[in-house]
Amino acid sequence: MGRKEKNEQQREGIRQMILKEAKNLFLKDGYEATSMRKIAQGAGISPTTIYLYYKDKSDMAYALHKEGFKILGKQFMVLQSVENAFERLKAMGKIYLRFALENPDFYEIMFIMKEPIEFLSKQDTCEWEEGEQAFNSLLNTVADCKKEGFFKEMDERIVALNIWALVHGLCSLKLQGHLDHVAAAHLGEDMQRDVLDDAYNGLILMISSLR
Amino acid sequence: MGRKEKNEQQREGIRQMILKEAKNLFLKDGYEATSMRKIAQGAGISPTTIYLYYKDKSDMAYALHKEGFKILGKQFMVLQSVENAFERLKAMGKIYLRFALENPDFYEIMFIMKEPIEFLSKQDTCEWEEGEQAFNSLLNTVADCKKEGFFKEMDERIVALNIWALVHGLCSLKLQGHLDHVAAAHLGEDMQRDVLDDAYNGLILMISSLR
DNA sequence: TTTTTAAATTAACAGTGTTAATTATATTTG
DNA sequence: CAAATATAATTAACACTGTTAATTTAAAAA
Repeated sequence: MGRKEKNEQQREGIRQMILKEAKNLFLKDGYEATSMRKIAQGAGISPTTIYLYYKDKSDMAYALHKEGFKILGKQFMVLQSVENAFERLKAMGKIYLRFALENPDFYEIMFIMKEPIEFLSKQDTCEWEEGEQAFNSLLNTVADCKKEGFFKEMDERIVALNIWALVHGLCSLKLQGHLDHVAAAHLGEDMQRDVLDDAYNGLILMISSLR
Repeated sequence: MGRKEKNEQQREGIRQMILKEAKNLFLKDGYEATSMRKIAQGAGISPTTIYLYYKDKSDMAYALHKEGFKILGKQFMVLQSVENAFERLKAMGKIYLRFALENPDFYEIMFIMKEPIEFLSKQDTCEWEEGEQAFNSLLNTVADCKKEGFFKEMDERIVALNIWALVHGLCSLKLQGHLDHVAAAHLGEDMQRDVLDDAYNGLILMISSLR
């Protein structure tokens, strides 16, 4: 009995080791450029051994996807200490934005890449738990803002969705390289540096007048 | 002399034929799933012949990227007949959204994929002409709205960027599959169908009160 | 008609994700 | 303890991928 438990732990240890190597490579070279063979070499095992621990490559992408949501969730923890709902909403967006800029590869796996979501669809559970939970945090905050007089006569779900879409839009345009090109053509050099912050502050300004 | 001109035309003809086949496959199976060999087979030529007409695979992605912007530009043409600036802005967003939903693969090549933008960066011209032009249309419309009393005391470039980010955010969340999961968890079945329209109408409602 | 030039092709390289068959390693049983 | 069994890991193999270099074919010029 004790034997088997130890075996389970050993298995988990190898699982973790593989994921650690996959993470290093994914975050360094990106998903497509990271091959199973490279991961295996880094982990000191045979390429096909990975398939004894993960179903396929997208399975590993999903594992990192989950890890990313854990990190983001931890960063959201500080929001609990923010009493004022609107301040909390503002801080939430800032954290989200900062997370995307500081962890672009995690962000890509979490919100841009199709693979992790497709992996979910291929599995029995067709629920995107991580995303739904994160969206719920936003939804609750928006609902709290409504109680304080914001977003009158608007569906809080629609408001939350729009805010998410806006911030995600900024992040993805930035990370995919589109934003820089447009910024270079339409904004002064001084403004280019902090386009994202400027845009976000503009958003806050707009929302602020929606009392 | 005449000979050479005819040759140039022949070359262009083959170029078009290759691109046509690439387009079919890209729009059917996606960029990654489309191989040079499949394109060549469809065009009835040898795989390596493609490299006599296009630098590499990302070059063809960029060619389709340009084609997509031509289509979108044509659909934007009707906006010229809309006198009222705010109505024009509303219509612009609707056209953009519809284009994304009706041409998801074009949209992906134009606004999500890194390859076309990266191809630009590798070339001498580091300008994203198509994107900048499209953004300019939006920028002018926002500026016109400002003259009519909207977006007071706000930088029109910031407003335009936020609107683009919001609509793009909705489109990309929808196309990558994230939106459907969240909608399934938080919205009733009746609302799921037209989440995008509902969200966009919500946006218009919010902006409308920004006079 | 021969020479030159350009276009298209085949062969080849160095990889990719993944499955099936095989070997090595523990674990359990006689 | 030795033999049989179960499991973990490996090698071999498949059917691909984008791309380059060398070679052949076709057309134009001399």
